[in-house]
Amino acid sequence: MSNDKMIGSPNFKWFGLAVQALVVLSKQPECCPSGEIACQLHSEATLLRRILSKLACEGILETREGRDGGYRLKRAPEEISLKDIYLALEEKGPYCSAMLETTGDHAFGREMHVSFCAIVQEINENVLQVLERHTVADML
Amino acid sequence: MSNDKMIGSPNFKWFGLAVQALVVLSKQPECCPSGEIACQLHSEATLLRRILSKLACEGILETREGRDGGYRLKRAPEEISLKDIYLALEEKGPYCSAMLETTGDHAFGREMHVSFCAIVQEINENVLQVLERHTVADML
DNA sequence: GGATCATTACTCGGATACGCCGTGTCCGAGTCTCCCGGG
DNA sequence: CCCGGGAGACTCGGACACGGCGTATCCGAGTAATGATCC
Repeated sequence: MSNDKMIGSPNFKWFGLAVQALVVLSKQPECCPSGEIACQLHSEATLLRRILSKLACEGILETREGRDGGYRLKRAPEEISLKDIYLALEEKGPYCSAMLETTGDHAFGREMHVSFCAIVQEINENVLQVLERHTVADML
Repeated sequence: MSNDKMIGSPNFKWFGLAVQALVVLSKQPECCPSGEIACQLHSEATLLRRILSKLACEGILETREGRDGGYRLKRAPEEISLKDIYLALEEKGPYCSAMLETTGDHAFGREMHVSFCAIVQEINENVLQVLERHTVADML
């Protein structure tokens, strides 16, 4: 069995929290600390920091430390599609990459892997197309 | 935090193993025990039994106990689409239902939940359309 | 020879225990703000 | 009054520990094939 599962990109939970956090931020143009976002989302501040940190690395929002610091959107809500959020959070393949790791390293498994790659790519493209049609502004 | 995560429908790993198991079965019309399938897939017999048990409940394959028992396809490989396999394995919502469970039970969370439901449904429909176009016979 | 029955071997399904990942809690490093003193 | 410096407080990011789910191992219940026995 492969030991490398999905590390760092747990699942869709992060995506849901990220979208909600961005909606909160889009309603509040000032800097908003993670604690306040967590309070509005009934979640944990550290978990949100982990998620928003990745979004900051991708240039979706920016960090501001120190007193009265927090997170702030770097672009207008209309310019942030769910696809951007999704791609910013993913690390190891699309999301159904777990399917690809079920194939062994023998002849039959190799053959299956090829077929699976095509299907995973097809699914991923469709998902991205759907996510691209929705922006954070649509959530308000 | 919600305690009910995804119980019984781990992730896409089961889907990948199920597809491979069905491909193995489609190449061998006779009854095939779980141990042999596991050997060919380099997986565990009990895990496959769990997966195939669900497929049997949905009428995709049939069980045969006793000596020389095992699993056997109930339909032709051309008549088994990946959508059927996917639907047979899912229990709690599509797969990205984890996204829906991130919304709290307050006003804002309720509002987000509505938006999320629409997106999840849209994604799910697209995924099912893709899976419907592929059958087990295409994997050979 | 054919049918019946007990034995046997092999299967699936469920219950239990371990391991890993995700999550929650805590702490340090950094920095922006505020206030005070000096010019 | 304006400017500079220091203290303060608040923030993010990383390290550590706990809990839950997934997986692996084991066992019992059930059944179909097999062989012997009897008619």
